[in-house]
Amino acid sequence: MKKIMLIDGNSLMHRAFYALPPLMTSKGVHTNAVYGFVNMLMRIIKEEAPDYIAVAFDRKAPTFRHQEYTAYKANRVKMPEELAGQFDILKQILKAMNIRYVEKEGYEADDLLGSLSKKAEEEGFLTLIVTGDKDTLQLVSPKVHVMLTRKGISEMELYDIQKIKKRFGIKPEAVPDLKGLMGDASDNLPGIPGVGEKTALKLLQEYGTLENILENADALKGKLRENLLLYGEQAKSSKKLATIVRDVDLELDLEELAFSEPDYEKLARIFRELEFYSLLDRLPRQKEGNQQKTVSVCIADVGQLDKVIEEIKARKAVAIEFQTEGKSPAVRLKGIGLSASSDCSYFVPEEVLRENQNLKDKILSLLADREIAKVVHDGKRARVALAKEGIDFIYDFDTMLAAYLIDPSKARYDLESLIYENLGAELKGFEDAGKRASFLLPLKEVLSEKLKNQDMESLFKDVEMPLSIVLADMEMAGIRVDPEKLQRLSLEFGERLESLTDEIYRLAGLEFNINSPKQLGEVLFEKLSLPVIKKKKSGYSTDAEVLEKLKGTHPIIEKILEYRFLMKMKSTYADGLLSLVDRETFKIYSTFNQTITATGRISSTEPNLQNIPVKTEIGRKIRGVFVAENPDHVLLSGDYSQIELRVLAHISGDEGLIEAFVKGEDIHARTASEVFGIPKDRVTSQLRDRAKAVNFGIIYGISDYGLAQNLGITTGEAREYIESYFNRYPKVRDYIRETIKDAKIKGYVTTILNRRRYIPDINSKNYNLRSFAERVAVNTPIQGSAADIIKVAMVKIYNHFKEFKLKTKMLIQVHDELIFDVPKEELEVVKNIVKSDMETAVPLRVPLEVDFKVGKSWEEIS
DNA sequence: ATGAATGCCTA
DNA sequence: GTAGGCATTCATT
Repeated sequence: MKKIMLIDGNSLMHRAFYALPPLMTSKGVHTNAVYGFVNMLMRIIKEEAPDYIAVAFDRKAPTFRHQEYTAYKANRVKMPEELAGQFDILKQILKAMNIRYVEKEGYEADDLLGSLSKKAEEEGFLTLIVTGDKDTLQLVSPKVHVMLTRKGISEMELYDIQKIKKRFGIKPEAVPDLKGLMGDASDNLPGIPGVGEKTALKLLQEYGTLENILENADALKGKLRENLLLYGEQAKSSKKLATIVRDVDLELDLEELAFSEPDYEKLARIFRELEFYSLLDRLPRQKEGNQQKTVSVCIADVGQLDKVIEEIKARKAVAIEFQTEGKSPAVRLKGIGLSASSDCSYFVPEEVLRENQNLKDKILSLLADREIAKVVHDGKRARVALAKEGIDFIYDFDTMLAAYLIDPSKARYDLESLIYENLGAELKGFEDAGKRASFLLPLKEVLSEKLKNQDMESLFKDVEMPLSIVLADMEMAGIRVDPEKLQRLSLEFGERLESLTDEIYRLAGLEFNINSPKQLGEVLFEKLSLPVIKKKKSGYSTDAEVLEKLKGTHPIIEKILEYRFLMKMKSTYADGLLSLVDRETFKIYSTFNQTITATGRISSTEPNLQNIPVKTEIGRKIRGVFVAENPDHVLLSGDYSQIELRVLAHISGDEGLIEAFVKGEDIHARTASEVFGIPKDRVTSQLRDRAKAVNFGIIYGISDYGLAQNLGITTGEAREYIESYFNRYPKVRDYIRETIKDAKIKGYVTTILNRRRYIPDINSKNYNLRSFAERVAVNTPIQGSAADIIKVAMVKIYNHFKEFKLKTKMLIQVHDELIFDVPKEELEVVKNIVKSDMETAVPLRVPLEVDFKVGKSWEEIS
């Protein structure tokens, strides 16, 4: 017998939505209901193996029921946005699964199910209706069964006539009568007052139908009889509304509902987009797109390699995957994978590379051939590894960088993840480099299409790709340090720490671990009974802010602050850096990460050269250990003055802000004068500092709470400052409003060079999450555009150095400044290049100013 | 060994 | 109020 499965789309989507925890893609699309629905659908298709399937949806009111009864579902709250948006996604999936969905103006899903099941019954089908709505039980017959969801949507219960009889003691046809008697709060249907499920069922078991009960009402007694007589008509009306219509003409032949194979490729694409990785896993593998049947050929002799190189040269393109080990820049090349087309790839293992010098040379010259376009994953790392082989490795498409631009908020950009997310193929860790290389070309196609669609081709090709070369060379250059100086600092800090430790123990009256916030908290707030200022999740807060407030209450406080500071200097900086000095070159080599930050900045690790102390005199001594390469060289620093505020002036177009920069004014002093309404020559340094805090606050996506916190004023006062600021710089307020609005609509924000960041929480109902997202939306275009600008400058400068064959090396980038090692004789020309490239990197409506300093150590130029 | 919590350094 | 990296302690594996 033919089996047809009819599904109540609305009912199940609602169930899934409320039963499942919120689920969102990394880009902020809500997906929990779709996920639950599809999960259930796939399971039930597998279990029931229907020959025909249809999903029914409600079609926008008013339905005939509203015409009949104006209060129908009147107290039903509007469907939440987060759910409403999921229906279109589901419909796309149904299409990909080749499952028909039906809807008809003025009818609800269950009417369509009723009509289809009637038709199916007439044609001799066995029908299975899947829903979460108990009313649907009225459709049950010998050939129509209903599966009701239980506990959200995780379980199903099958109802046939016997089951209904057993459970309720009535026939399926009496279900509307039951509802007529009981009423239904959710549909706003009135029943008979005082009649609940128990009474209604008892009456129906005895009399069969609502009408029959009413006719025999006289036989009953008391309040029940009275209410039946009084409200009988109302109950009949509710029964009518609860009766599912079974003669809707859907103008379709049941044959059209025949269930064929899903389009697995399309389905996989949608699942990947929705980040439904567990569902993706359940799709049949061989049906999935881009599944590679690549044979990875191990190349062992030069003869084989020659043929491969011939093929690569003919195609003028190759994907290369490098097996490497070690932390950059100490990267060592192991195996190499090559792929010129997606159906075949080659693998050159480590041993062959090591033992067959002739073969290795051929490969290296292939890698050095600029006529061949190269697709790689993490080209910077490859460049560093190949530099040790004497190759100046240049590449044309880095899938890691492309994926980062497409979504810079992801946690990982490793090849396995990208292949899985974009191609749906699983790459086990043990796959050889040839196999991995074979996925690179198809991956590049998918990613470059996305870059093109998001208008980020230029940012990719002209900024990030060339920048990765620059960063590779910076990593390899390293920076010279004076290890003895570093050692002396460590000892100096250590000695002072020892005496501080003694004093702290003495003042506390006991010895304890000062480094443990837990133990310190106990000493301060229990032993010494100092006032508790702030609490943390697990106990007292002892951070610097708290300790500052406790100054004066006990002499131990200042000692602890100094201890903390020196401990930081010694462990993180003096000792930390010392352990990273290369014994051969006396240099420190950092890694500059290009795919870490969500805003587009680069980051630095092992060591982080972007947070070397500068604010205090003692801290600056750490900078003193970073020196020029040799006595004939100097360090040069060029740093942008107020780049983020200039970016703000540019993108907001605020006249006041622009004028300030065009006239070269002191921006914080001007803001003080504007915000506090005093002449510029009357601005005190204290007022200037407050204005500076307001300026920073604007960049960080200001909140009255945050500004108040920072300045130690009330939120009311902070609000006044902000209001006053906006009155003076009105287009800044407009910019903030527009940016947030834009983010709420589009789900992302962009920078000057069209870098993009998704802001998933921007429409969250959680105030804290939403507020944070709004600040991120405001800050990211500013911080990210500043990052764009300095990146462009770095590329320009690098190219000019190459062009003029200069020996000067770019060493460090600290977000708004660049540090170079310069042979003295190149100083003037380098200064000119750096100045002009930094100032003209990206033209803005305000000038970009760069300050320069020259010295023997980093301390001197800070 | 790993990870959360706490704290602090930078732009 | 934005963006990072890293050291230390302490509980869990």
